[in-house]
Amino acid sequence: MASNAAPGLTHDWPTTAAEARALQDTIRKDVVVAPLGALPIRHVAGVDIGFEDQGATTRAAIVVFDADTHERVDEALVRSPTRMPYIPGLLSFREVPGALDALAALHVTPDLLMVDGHGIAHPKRLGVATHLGLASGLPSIGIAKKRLVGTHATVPEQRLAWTPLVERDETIAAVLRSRPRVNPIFVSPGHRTDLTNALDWCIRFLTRYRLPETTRAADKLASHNK
DNA sequence: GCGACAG
DNA sequence: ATCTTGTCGC
Repeated sequence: MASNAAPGLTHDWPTTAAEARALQDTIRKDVVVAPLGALPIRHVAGVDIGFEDQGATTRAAIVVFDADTHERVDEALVRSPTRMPYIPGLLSFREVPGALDALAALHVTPDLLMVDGHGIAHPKRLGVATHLGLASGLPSIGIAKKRLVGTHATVPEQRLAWTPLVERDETIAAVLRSRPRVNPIFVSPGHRTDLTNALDWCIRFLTRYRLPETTRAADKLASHNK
């Protein structure tokens, strides 16, 4: 098992791009893309990570919802020192440590994480949502606003229409029209979920906006506390 | 060699 | 991501 498998254990977190890339090749084998199955999902969390002080401080926001009633049951906003610069493909090493701190500050541990950013729709199938799932041990899905890798057909304008995002003959995400006439979002499995689960849970929390309520709530919690 | 490049 | 004002549109 990877040495960073438990929340908060980020003492040996990589600080350089070379270390991070080496670690990616080790932990990518531990990623599980499979249906949630019969696992009871009672609490779903929206996770959003941002930065302050020109990147020196990481700000992680998490809002936990009741999966059935969508009632807001818990939240956490935690600031911590940033360990890595932003490097395309290595975003998780910049964001996951802060997210783990916020996860540890919750009173209600969520059963599913909905993370801002890609899950397996990543060059090494290790986007921030996948990495956070792996590091926390929790099932996760990724919801991103922009493409990182892969190609896809034009998505029909009808709400909830979607086309597969493909790379190397592999479907890695669904490009979903969450709102008519608005740029689609990229929904991908993170860890311990599959594409169907990811689409399913994302759609359950969609209302009239481009992003699901989980993501919007975490986003607001963070920005309202600047 | 020339772009592209989550947050 | 973040730095930033007004502005077009439902």
